[in-house]
Amino acid sequence: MDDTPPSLLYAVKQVELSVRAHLDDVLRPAGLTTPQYTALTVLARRSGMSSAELARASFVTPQTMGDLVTTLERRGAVSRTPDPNGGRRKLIALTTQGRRLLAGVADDVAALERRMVAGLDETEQGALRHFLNRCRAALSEAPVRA
Amino acid sequence: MDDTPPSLLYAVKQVELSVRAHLDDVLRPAGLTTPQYTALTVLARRSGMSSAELARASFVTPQTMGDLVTTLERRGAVSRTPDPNGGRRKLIALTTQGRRLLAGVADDVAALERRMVAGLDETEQGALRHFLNRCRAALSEAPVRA
DNA sequence: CTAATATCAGGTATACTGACATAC
DNA sequence: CGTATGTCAGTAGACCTGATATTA
Repeated sequence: MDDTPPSLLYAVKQVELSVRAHLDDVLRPAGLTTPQYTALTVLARRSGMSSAELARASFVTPQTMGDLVTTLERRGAVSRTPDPNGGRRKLIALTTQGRRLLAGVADDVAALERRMVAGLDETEQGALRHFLNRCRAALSEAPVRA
Repeated sequence: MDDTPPSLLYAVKQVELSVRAHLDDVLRPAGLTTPQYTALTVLARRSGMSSAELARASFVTPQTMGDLVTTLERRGAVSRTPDPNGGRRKLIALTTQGRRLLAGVADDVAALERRMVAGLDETEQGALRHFLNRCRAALSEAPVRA
């Protein structure tokens, strides 16, 4: 009944679906969606990215990211300032309010991660992280999106 | 530059974002979205599920799944038939056309998976699958979505 | 009455294509 | 000129809450 080849793609997708649902629940009270949260965490690491860079990092079109950033800007979580080096680029940065938003959900997100890996010891967690990083690298190498 | 605690949640999300983008590219020419494809693969394993069951398996509301099934039905990929045991349930099944759709993308999806795990040997692939399954199980156990 | 299911109405955020202006 | 960026317009699909009907 279940002799379908147990696809790794499917396993990743199932974990992701579950993570996504839980993350949505954690983020909703804070008024954040998962893509918005993702963009904020990326900005927390590297402030001053352009919308186009952010779009490439998130595998979406510049238009989609533009809309998302506009939403976050209206909410006061990020600011857009013209690139001091000139050009059309606008550099996006977390505001104090944005940092507060991230801090407000940090505990719940950490708890979610702890629950996800509850069944794995430290060595296994390290291995999982390693495997996932290699998968991500492999997918970046030979782009389908030619 | 990158001293943020390397979150496993983040690692899963990054792989998923990349998988999703590649999968969208593979599926788009066939006129399928990723959620639609997922539903079809679930039905390929277990035909005759109700929309509500499908929704639970995919972590979405019955309404959302209902819309998705309606779209697939209009496209001729699935059929809805009243439960022969009576009741309001409608059993959803893949049609020949639906099976053809799945078969049409199977090669490309398999190629995508091969590329994703290209950097892992068989033992590592097995471990990754094992870890992912345990993560999924752990997330199902203690529902946030009380 | 209750619980599960299906469905209608509506709303928002995601994401796309296409087009266009701006700046190097 | 050509390329990257930002943005406007329109569309489709994914997702939600709330309300309603049906049926065991």
